[in-house]
Amino acid sequence: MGVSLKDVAQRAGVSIKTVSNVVNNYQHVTPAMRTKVQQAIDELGYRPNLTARHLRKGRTGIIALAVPEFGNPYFAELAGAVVDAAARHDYTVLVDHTAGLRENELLVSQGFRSHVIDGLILSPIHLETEDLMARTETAPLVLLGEREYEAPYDHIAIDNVAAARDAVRHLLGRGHRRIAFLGSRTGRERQPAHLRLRGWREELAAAGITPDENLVVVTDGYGREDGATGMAALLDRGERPDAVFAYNDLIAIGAMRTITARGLRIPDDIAVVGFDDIEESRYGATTLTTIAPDKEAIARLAVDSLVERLSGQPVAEPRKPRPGYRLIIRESTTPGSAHAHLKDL
Amino acid sequence: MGVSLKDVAQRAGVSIKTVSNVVNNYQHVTPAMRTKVQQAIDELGYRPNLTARHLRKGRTGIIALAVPEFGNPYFAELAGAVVDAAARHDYTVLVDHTAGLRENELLVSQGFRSHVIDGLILSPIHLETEDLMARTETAPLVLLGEREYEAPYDHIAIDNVAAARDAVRHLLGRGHRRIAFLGSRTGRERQPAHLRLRGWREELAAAGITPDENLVVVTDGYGREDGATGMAALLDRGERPDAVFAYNDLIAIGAMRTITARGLRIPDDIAVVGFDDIEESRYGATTLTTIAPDKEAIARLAVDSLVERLSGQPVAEPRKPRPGYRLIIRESTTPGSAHAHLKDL
DNA sequence: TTGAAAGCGCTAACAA
DNA sequence: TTGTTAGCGCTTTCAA
Repeated sequence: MGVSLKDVAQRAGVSIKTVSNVVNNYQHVTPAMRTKVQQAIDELGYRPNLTARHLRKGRTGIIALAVPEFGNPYFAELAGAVVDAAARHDYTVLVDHTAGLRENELLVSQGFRSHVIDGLILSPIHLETEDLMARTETAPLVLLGEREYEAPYDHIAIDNVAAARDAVRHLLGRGHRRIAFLGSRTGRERQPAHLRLRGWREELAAAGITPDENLVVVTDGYGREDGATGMAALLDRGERPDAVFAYNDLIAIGAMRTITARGLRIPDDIAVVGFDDIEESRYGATTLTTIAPDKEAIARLAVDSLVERLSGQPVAEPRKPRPGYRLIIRESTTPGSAHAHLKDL
Repeated sequence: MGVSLKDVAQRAGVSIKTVSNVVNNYQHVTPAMRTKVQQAIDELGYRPNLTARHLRKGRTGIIALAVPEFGNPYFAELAGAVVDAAARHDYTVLVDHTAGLRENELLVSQGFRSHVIDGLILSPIHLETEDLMARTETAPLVLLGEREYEAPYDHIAIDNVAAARDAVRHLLGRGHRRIAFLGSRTGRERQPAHLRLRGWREELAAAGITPDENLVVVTDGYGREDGATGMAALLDRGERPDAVFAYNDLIAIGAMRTITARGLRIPDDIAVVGFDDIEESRYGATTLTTIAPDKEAIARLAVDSLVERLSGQPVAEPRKPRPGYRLIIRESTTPGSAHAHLKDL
């Protein structure tokens, strides 16, 4: 094995404690002693064994982040933000993906590598409130995302209903009336899209339009392929919408592909709005209007929540902060604007 | 703190060793004893403390993966593959990003959270051979990516020169002659694109074309924005290529945006080939012809290399396996094909 | 087949 | 200011 405190102590001719003091930057160490010890450390190439420190302290300084999949840029970008936010608190992040499987979500929430994780940030898709209530693992858990839970955990999510209403209102303001919702699910899996769908319904109703359930498209998943297939299905069954509000950007991007492939124009024939503001949505042939959740805020709030509970604060009530979001208007809902903002390229 | 082996032993009225035996599925334990102990474990909700186990065993079962950034889908997709490959060996992956900064790459290579990482997979951009030679950290390191190193470490990378030549040959075969290279760098930073640029030069030369250095475009980075700006700069200085070979897909996507914005058609006016085969390249208005490295193979080879060295095998020679790749031909180099394969949508 | 005891490297209480 | 020592929870000889 490597060099231990004992080796350094021997080399420097002092006690272990003194070396430990130096390593941990303790106050009361004479400069002379400090340099002497430091020299021994350098000569031996000593590196503290964090595992031992963890065992001793009962904490590891590692938090886990579990998202459905990295393949979705939204989660990739979010993961980057979480890593940065955690680094500011001297925490390291262990990232895992659940592949959107309930089984994996359960596994992770029940204790990911027991005792090596101080806390967990989880973005669930299929996990249910009862799963959460049955949780025995004691490490703090912070939830992310658009599912609703009646469980005593911190939960960070933008106001999905309000954001969806903003998106739909934007389309209504552009004169669209037959607005489809793309990316719903059925049965147990309908939860994730639930709030956005509610926003769609509410805003339509508020505008005096009866939501047409024929315009709600169920997809198999949340990727580009699902968007393309879903859009094709919608058009094939003769329901020609004049606008589409997609559950997320990937679905919107897939839908745009189908719309264009069918010889229809965006936004003239069909306008499209997405959700997430992944970087990709700014670079298609037609840039995508979308809801942009404040990812940095989400990451920061999640990490701060966790760190606070980790620091042994008196157990506060579960908090549900609402990070901000913005509606970003781009070409997919702006007739005649195609490439306009790129004129100077 | 939690429940320890001792607590379980006490409860079951046996020794610590016996409980340990049960927990670790040792051979020689009487069924009766096993059930008795198991019951105590269940009653107490015992979970082994992995930190303690790690300290004792000197290994943690955690490997680190450091990539430039998750924002690039190539690395996000690769990270997913690495996590899966590692899971098959019962390793957990700690993911970090270096933001493409040499400083961070150095930090990471020198020992990421000393002793909590059994090994490291690093995809460097700016790290130099001498940095690697100066490395003191003893945890095994496996390198990823298109930089070349004269250092005794395993290095997993596809044959970048051959792949680049395939890409350029494809363009030549389509009749293109003025083929630009987009995404070069200058000075210390020119290494990453080096091999692909060499492939570009070699293949042109082999076709009897003198590589025109005016068609080599330097970019500030490797993102979509850089591709868009670089392409604009190329067109602005009056160099109108009939094809572009981009360092990666993101640059290619940015370039396509600029080409279209300038009113030029892809591939009729300018054909485009990328590198990486990120999923996004299959969904633009014009799908992107690209080199598709076998990400699963890369991830598997990297993890296998690491695991082998971790298992204390006699120290083999540094290995440089060559995972496979494929040239995937899509619309951006196929005149008249736009949306062809989506007809049935 | 099971038990007793040492020790992985570190921190923290207590002593000097 | 520095040294001594116990012990975090586990695995692992060595005995029984």
